[in-house]
Amino acid sequence: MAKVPSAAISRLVTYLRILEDLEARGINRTSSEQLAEEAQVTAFQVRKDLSYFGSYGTRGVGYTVQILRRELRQILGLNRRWGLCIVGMGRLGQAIADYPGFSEIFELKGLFDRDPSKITTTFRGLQVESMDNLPRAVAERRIEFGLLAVPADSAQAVADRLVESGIKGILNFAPAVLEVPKEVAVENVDFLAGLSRLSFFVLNPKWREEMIG
Amino acid sequence: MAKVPSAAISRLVTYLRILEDLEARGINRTSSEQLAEEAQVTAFQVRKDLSYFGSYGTRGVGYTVQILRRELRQILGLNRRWGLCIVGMGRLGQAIADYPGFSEIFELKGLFDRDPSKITTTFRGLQVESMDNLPRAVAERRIEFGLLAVPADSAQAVADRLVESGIKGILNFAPAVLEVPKEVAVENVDFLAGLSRLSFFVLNPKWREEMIG
DNA sequence: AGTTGTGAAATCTTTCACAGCC
DNA sequence: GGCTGTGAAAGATTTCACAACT
Repeated sequence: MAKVPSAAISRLVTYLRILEDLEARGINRTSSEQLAEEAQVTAFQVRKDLSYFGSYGTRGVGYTVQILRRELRQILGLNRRWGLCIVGMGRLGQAIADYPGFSEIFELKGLFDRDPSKITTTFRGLQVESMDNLPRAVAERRIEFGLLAVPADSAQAVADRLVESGIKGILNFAPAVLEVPKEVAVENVDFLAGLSRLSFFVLNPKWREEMIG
Repeated sequence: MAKVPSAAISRLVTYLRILEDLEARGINRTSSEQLAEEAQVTAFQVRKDLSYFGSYGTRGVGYTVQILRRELRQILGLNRRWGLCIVGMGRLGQAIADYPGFSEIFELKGLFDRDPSKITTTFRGLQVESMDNLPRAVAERRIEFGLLAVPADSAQAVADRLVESGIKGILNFAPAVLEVPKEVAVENVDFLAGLSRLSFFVLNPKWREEMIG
């Protein structure tokens, strides 16, 4: 399997969004040309990008929306929901938890805050917990990702606690540059910024290695 | 002037952040090697990236932090603050307005919300206004950018009103794909997501044309 | 007849070696 | 002597033409 340009992966996310839109509109057949138009790239590019991973269409016919969508979700690791906790339940943490599409990608399994007064409050059916519960929660509830929405001055300390707890990835929304082990830093967390392409993906392990672009 | 890879521009933003950090630490001389190490690229790359825009160092010596910083801010259009209004003052709008570093880039010149009950409230010294004031505010207060933090279902309508009002750019934080004239869509709005690299820039008009990468 | 999938060409980006300057 | 600035080489990505298949 050839090396995949990392730009190709980003475009896959765009194609997926388009396919989901087509499916919602009840359209079940498409072509590289149509995808290209919507994604503002060339049809050559669409076909090449897909070809890095396999062949999902039918010559002379095109692509079945549902099938291609399923394949892309599989490639991008979005065919399942990931367990997530949010640390820091200020306005930002709350806004993120409410973001549309959020629950399609993540299953919210814990809310944490340093402030004891917040601990009585409930959000999206979960009670905010003390930071002391964090290590146990990560271990026991299959929490794979931690989303940091704390002030800059505590971001590094909280990140360290997440790493100690054995978290798989950190989505950093705190206004700080973190020093964390490379495997744990999640790039491309774009829901919220710019745009609506749900730009979070966890590349399927099968393809992850080739993608150090 | 040669064509500039758009990836180079993104790296400029990184170099700028590093220079600001160096300056804060009282360091006033640096080298392509040091910048490269911090930015996790090669020294060749740093020098090449800078060379697209000019020569800002001294051979045999290196770069003066202050000078290079000023030049990069100039290139990236961050040597001035831009007038901005926020439309939608829910939790997201509020969290964004409070984001550290926000006021270094933007001068907040208007807060708008559809909800009449919000109109009595004050935020960062500005009273929230009715949407009816929008066109006049944009025209009279030199508001160059509009930041959209409204629900998905009203995002397009609000974007249209911003465009009609003669806004120069729209920073879209609403969970919707907008159809707006190309000149008005702002890419690379990254404060908030991922990183802490302040990833907003308005390329200096002198260089903007070459940079359709 | 029509559209995908892909090797090869063209283009773009990064790396490199060293000339140029302090 | 040392570090920048840059043309040219190497490498990566995108474009293209067309063979392959329905």
